[in-house]
Amino acid sequence: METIISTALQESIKELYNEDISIDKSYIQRTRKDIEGDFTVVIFPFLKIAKKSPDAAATEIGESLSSKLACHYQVIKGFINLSFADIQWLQFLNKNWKNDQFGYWPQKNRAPILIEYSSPNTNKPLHLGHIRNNLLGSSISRILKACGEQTICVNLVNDRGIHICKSMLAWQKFGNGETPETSNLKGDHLVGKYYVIFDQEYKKQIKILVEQGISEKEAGKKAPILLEAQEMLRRWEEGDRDIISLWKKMNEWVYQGFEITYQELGIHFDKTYYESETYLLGKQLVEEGLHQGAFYRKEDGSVWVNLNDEGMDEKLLLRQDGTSVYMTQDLGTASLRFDEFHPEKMIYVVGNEQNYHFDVLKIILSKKLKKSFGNHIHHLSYGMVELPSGKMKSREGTVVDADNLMEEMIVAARRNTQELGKTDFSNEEAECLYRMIGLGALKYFILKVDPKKNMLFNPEESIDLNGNTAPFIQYTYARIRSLLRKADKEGLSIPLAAPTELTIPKMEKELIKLLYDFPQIIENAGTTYSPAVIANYMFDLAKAFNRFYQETPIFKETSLELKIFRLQISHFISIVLRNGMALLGIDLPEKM
RNA sequence: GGUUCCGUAGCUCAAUGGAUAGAGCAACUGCCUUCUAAGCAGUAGGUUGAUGGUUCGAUCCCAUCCGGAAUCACCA
Repeated sequence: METIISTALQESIKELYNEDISIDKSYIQRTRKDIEGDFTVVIFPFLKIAKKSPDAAATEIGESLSSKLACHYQVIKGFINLSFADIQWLQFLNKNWKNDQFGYWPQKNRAPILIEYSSPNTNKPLHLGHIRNNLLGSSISRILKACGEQTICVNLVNDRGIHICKSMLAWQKFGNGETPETSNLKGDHLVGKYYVIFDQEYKKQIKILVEQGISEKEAGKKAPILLEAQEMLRRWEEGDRDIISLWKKMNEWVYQGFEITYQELGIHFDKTYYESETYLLGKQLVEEGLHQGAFYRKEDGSVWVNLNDEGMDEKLLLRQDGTSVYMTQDLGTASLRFDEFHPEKMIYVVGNEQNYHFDVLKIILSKKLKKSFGNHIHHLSYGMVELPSGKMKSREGTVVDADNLMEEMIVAARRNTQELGKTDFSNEEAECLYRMIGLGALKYFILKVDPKKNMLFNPEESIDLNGNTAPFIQYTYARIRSLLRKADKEGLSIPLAAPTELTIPKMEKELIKLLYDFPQIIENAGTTYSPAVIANYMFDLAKAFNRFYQETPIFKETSLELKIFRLQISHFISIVLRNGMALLGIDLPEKM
């Protein structure tokens, strides 16, 4: 409809003022809900052309538009509010109310969009920060699919390096052969436990050294256990068989643990890269850059790029011993992926602490190496998750563990449901419901915040299940499903004959208009990479339905036509709630 | 110190440069002889960090200042 209005507006301006203008999207918007009308045209931008007072111009344009579009208009303070006939809204309803795919756009014929997220280290379990990353990544990939894009989800597991060696060493020294089975710990938690033990031992040794009169900085470098870990890394790189096999064993434990967490969160990947397989990549690109003169070698043999002309510093690309750094690897993996998939875009879901890194990465690829795919990289930078107590610090034990958190949410859901006296479920149904509610609440709590922004995670609030939460929306859905079951019993099941002529009551009109927005909302969420757009819309829709539900008893309605009409809308809303929540990875219950 | 991001109700968050800045939580007042009260209706709560500028119009764009965060490693 917006496009129709837009075209009409363009014609009107041409006829009235003989000017060709391009219609900016912002000139046409939905009418505020406290004002009569469906769409609003802002006329201020045309005043210069019209050379008239706002009201005079608005009336003139409104008159012209209403005759073109067969709609009513009303001018208030320089805004033209257009109202379309009920029949047009009924047509929209009748065309779409049974469409299970409503809101999802048809498949575009384009190169895929590659999206990397999660990217964990293998020395400790996932925490709250990873949860935000994973939820954002998976949700955005679903949103892009709903926008008609083809997506490829990839994970880049950081399975090598000094951190995993620390866990390995501590396990060797203090583990007594402990395994996930013997300790009854999830593999990632077990490995994480030894990472902590390493750190404790390391600190102990530093303290001793300091007591012997060595400076703290020096002690930090010379603690024997650290030297041992470094030695272990060296041996890993040489391919030492014992080290490699220990490394494989412990990583395997971690993967089994991650798998459980991913499954619980509803995360999956089309492809997983391991850093142990990619960390040597990129050197070739650096050589290439050296040849082109884009990079330079210092006397000690290390390779650098000078980004002064971009307002940045010099950046190291190869160490003096010729080994690669993070940037080298990222240059390599970007190149690898581009060759592999020729994607339209490569999206990296990575925290905003790495903004600088990605700026540099893009500049090196596009400006220095003249690789076109440098411009295809998009760093989807999200804000940190903070706790009421401040920042999460793994060494201080203030991290919120992902597995524990999910479990607590489910427990809270159980407690809440039972307190409300909702016990009309089989055990199996009940457990399934608690999971749905607990995990839904968690996902929604995190996804409803604009990704760019830092967010505060208050455990008590996140467990709250009232107000702007997933359970509120789930509850709304369950209410509708209950309505529809009742309709079924009364012989009013789905292939209803839909009314084609009807005066639409105010509240129903509002609902239809909200439903009408859904495809645009998805598109908007896709272009801004923001699940929060979907979440906020879901809440608005659920709230509007609940108001309607509370004030409008459907089955007491004597007019069969109206009754059916309201059931249609309810059914339609249930579809939109389901399709929208699916994009957030949240399931909805039939009963709750 | 350089660069970047962020400051909106007591708290958590909304608001493609548009009309009277909105929700939820917390507080207070009502509504279950019931299509599910995890709900609905209402009250109260704001100099959108500050000051200038651009504009018909600024929470949004620009400048300066104040406050907070991130980053500036031969870490990842």
